[in-house]
Amino acid sequence: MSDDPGSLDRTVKSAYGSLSMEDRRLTQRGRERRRQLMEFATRRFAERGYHPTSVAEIVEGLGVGKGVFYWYFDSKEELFLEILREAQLDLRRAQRAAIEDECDAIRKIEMGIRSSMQWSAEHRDVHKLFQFASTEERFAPALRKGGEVAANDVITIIKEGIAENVIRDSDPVVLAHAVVGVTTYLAQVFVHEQLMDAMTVADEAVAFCLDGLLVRS
Amino acid sequence: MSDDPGSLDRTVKSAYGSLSMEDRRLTQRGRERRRQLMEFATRRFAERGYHPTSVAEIVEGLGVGKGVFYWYFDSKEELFLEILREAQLDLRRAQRAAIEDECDAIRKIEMGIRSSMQWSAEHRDVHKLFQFASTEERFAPALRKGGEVAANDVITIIKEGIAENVIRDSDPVVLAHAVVGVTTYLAQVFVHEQLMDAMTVADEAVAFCLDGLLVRS
Amino acid sequence: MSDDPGSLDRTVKSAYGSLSMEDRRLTQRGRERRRQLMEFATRRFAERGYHPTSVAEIVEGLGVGKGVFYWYFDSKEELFLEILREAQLDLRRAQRAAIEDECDAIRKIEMGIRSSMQWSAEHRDVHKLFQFASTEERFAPALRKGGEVAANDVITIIKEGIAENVIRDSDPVVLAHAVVGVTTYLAQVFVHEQLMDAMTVADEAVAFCLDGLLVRS
Amino acid sequence: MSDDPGSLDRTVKSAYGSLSMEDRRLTQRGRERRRQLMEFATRRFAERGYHPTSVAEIVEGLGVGKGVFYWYFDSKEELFLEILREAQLDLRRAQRAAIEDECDAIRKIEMGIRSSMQWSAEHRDVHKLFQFASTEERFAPALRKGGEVAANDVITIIKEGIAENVIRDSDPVVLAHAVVGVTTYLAQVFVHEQLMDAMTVADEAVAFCLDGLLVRS
DNA sequence: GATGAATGAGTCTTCATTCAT
DNA sequence: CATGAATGAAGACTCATTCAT
Repeated sequence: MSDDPGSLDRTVKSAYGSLSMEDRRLTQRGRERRRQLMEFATRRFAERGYHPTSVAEIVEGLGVGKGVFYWYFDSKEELFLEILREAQLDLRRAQRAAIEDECDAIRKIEMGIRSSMQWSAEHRDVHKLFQFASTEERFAPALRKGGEVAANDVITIIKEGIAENVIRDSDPVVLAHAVVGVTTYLAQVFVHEQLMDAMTVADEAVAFCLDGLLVRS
Repeated sequence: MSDDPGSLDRTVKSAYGSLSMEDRRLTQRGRERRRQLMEFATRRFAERGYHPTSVAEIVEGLGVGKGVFYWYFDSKEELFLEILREAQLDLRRAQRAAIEDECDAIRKIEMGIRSSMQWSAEHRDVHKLFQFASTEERFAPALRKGGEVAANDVITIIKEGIAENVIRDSDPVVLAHAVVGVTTYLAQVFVHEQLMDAMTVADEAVAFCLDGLLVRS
Repeated sequence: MSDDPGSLDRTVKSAYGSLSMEDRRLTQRGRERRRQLMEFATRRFAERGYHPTSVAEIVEGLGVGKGVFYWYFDSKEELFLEILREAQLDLRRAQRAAIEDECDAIRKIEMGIRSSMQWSAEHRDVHKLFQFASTEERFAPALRKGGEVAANDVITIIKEGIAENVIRDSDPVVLAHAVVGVTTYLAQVFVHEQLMDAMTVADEAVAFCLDGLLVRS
Repeated sequence: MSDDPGSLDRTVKSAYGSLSMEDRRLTQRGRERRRQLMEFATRRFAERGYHPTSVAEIVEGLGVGKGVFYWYFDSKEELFLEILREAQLDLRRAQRAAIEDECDAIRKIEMGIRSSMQWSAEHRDVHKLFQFASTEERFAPALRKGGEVAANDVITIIKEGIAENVIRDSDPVVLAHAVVGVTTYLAQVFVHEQLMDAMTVADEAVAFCLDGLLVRS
């Protein structure tokens, strides 16, 4: 809460019980442990599912005691949300970086698709987590928040394209989601299943989004 | 459970001589009960998730005892698989029916998209179940089987289109999945969230799949 | 909740999850089990303390599975509150019964003290539970409610006595608590530790409350 | 822990050669820390109960690390016993001091009651701890020891009073506990709940113990 | 002396499944 | 067929205590 160094924060704890995660200052070693836990858990959650993966399994996988888990995370649920948040943030960052230098709407969309595909290939596990999260009451909201922000970026670009008369004049919201749908789905089928490399799939996705199925007359 | 290899476990279970599910002949009333259970479970699984929904919750929701559940299904897992199977079968049936009368490849795709969208709107809950199923080891295989069959249908049509030179000459497998991706995703976003009616979204999906984003010159 | 027989109660469950205890209709056998659990738990809680007594210990003591406990009680905490409630109710009932036939204030007090002592002797365990309950945030409120009602009864009698000029004209609230204090404490020391029989201690308590220490001149 | 009889376990614990608590010589600062811990723990134990108060909560409340706690106390249990011992000692000291100058038995009792009440008011928290301690196997013995000594003092005085024929000739042990019961209970109800000041309650307690309820003829 | 990190036995609780009636 | 009751393995989480630095 308070970023004011030297504050009385620690002595004026009103609530009972132990420090919640936000307050905890971690050492270098601590941050590494936390990262290890998140990465290992991400892998396991993706491989076996969130529920079938027990906390015991996670700590055993790292060869540490059960308490370690709860030193770094308030609960299994909180860990999952943390993974979700971080992944969304990272994806967003990658996309923005890919787009910022382009000024042409079409080019922006192309680069957006390509960077998504690239990111997907580098974070195979995460896709499954997103997918799962959307199926459970507790996690879906955390997803929506991030999802909407991402969609809005695309919508803006599509609107630019329509204004410049390079994109068909159709509902930009639907078009945006169509683009996201193609990208996500192809990434899932081809990249995650490792049937094609990300670049090739990206080429196809771009072509499909721009031209559709029909041959250009 | 049974360590006795080759035992008659499933067919001769107890003094009742209870039969395995497949063999069981249900009365009219029995079939209704079974249906009720499946429908209620589908709803709950979709709303709250598979794991958070307990068998107790399902039987209480119907105001019956636990025994009823295990009379009709071998396990919670089996119930879920049953729902999955039935839904895939039904979707497939709907799509085939929509396509069979068309002879033009483009029309077939169009009608496939429209019927998918329609079916999605009428089975909102099921989509969540598919999504969840794909994230868990135990259920993913059941999905893949059905999924591949469905994709193959589309692939065949696309190949026809390419042969007839009305569809771009690109990898038909990728094109097929792109179409499925758009349809699925738009259904999920707009139809399930009830933001648009199925017909309108179908129109957009068809347009996007055929023409892409760009204005036709 | 609804005492209306034939209501739709069971089919209109809005909340998820299983039935809470209040709704559950128990069979004869069920009620016996519940009673067994409460009695055994009372004994153990009194002997070893609430916290040191685990749910596992309770069910093992009865030779039943862990699930049984949670079939009859929502939680260990709820069980304890239930014991508290029931004991308070029972004590109250005993006292009222002892008093109702007397019309003289002094006699009422005497009989109240005697019945308390008697009840204490018959429910040795419960006193420890009351004592413990008063030391913990979660349980103290449940105690206060019952405690105040009991005190009020005594206060009323004392007021009568003062009005009739047989009791010293002093703050009736304090006098009432003094009487309760003597009774409770003597019961605890002599009756619970089994140093004297309840009747003898009751005689002494009555004498002390009426006459105090000093010799009557 | 150590099955080695007669081992040097307690005095030669580790490479540090750490000493058992009793042997430890504390610096001035050390004694203050120890006192802080005891006072803070007393408050928390009284507010929330012994078990619900964790060691973590105590050290966090003081803004220090866990190691500090175990530097000053062997265990949480030992801390609690220490608090108990100290409080009993202090109470006893106060009572003896109040009584020593009086030579009249009745006056001694009066002053004993008054000093008890006074001490109770100044140590509100401690009463809850005594109460809790008596409900748990591990702590009850520590209480009894002190309790008996205190009761014996009163018994002696009562016997004097009886010999001098100013106190009713009844079982002095019971009379003594009756006096203690009134005092303790009134302190608990009125002083700890802060409904009256200690002096007023003491007046009432003295009157009740000497004269009882009845009007003196 | 002090700290953050780690330990792991032990606790409460859930829930799929089975069974006697 | 149906129910209430029972089972018990498994899971999330707590917390007194210890240890390396």
